[in-house]
Amino acid sequence: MTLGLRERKKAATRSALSAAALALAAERGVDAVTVDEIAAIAGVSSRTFFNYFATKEEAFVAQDLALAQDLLERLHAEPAHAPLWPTLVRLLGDHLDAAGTVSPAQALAEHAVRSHPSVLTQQFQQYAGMEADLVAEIARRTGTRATSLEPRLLASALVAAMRTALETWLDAGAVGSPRELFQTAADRLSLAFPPDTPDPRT
Amino acid sequence: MTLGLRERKKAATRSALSAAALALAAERGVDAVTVDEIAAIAGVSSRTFFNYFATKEEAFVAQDLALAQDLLERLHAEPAHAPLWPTLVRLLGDHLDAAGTVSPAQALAEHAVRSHPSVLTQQFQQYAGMEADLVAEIARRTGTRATSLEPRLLASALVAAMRTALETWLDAGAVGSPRELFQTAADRLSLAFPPDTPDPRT
DNA sequence: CTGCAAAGTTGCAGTCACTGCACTGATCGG
DNA sequence: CCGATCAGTGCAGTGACTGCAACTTTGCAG
Repeated sequence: MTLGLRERKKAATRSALSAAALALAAERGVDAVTVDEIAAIAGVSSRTFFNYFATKEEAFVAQDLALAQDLLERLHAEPAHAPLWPTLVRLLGDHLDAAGTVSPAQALAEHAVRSHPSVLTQQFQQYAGMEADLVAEIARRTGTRATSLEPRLLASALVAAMRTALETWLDAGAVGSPRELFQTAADRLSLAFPPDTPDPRT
Repeated sequence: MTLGLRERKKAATRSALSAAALALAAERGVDAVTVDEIAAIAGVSSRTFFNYFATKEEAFVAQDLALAQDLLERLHAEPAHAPLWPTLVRLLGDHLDAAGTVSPAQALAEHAVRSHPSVLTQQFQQYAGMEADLVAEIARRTGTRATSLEPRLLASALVAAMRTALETWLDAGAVGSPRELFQTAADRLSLAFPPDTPDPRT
């Protein structure tokens, strides 16, 4: 469980960099922030910054990436024959709950950062990666091909629902829980993806 | 109908730039292409390139943007009380047909360019813009708010279906028509968005 | 046709993101 | 405690992108 000093230092540096990036951007706007400044606050050289992140934008969304990876891991840990749709809805709901735990003010500030075009594209790339992993996992569980329409449609519709719920929640001022909105959206989509889809033998 | 010389020249330059960008990228890969080269082929200075496109990537997807805007215009031109779901499915299907008219080889080459991370993000940004416009139009037609869940879910699900159909088609070698795949996906989603949703009085 | 205003093009200088390389110093395993 | 490994860094270089100040072309009267 306890990692070596090296690993812990790396994790700390990475965290310091992304935290500094997010704080600076929330304070004075995304494009008024240079890599040099971020690195200076985190106490490393700007060259080191690029040992951790391929682009400046990556640092802004690093935390979300960690959350998404966590989500995928939890899906992977679910029993192999768990009913697919309810399981996915539950896990994505948990994922949104995590987003809803920060204060509304902070959520909105971070959302402002993420609304910036250059960061937005990074965000979308992340959603795309998450969706690809989802597709692979869904295909594995349903015994379909990852290149076929079925698992892809399911994954993209679910991710779309989650993204929509999150945005709607943020636009409404980040009050209450985004999970309710997602639940509503998921219920609607469940008409197209009945719960018994994955395992029809009853 | 006939624009002035100035406008025509601008359109020609823009078209030449995006064509040169796409050709170069398809030939030797995205990041082996510099703005200087693109501009040189199009016969303008590199400074001029940035008078037309904000980023290098924008030039790669300029044509798709034009197609998307065309789509939105056609939606806007539809009768105000046309049944929403079938209309949207038809228009998006037409949109995909346009993508399917080029040769498979060219479609795949262009897809390779668009699969590149930096271009991909640009692509996603475009989908996002298209989705936002879709939401506005759907909200207008259904009398709902653009910030509410309903029109957003509908739009994001539809765009997801289109994107999924396009990707599945490309992965399968760009044979046949992407429209069929989209039709299948749309039929599935129609279970969640019944045709009478927008205009229930029958 | 001519001259003037508007708009498009360009070179230049400068900033900043990002990369490969060579080197230093800290951590790790034995 | 020693040698192998690996993170951190400075440096030099490329290329994207911008503001500015000419300069050229087009549009439009007069």
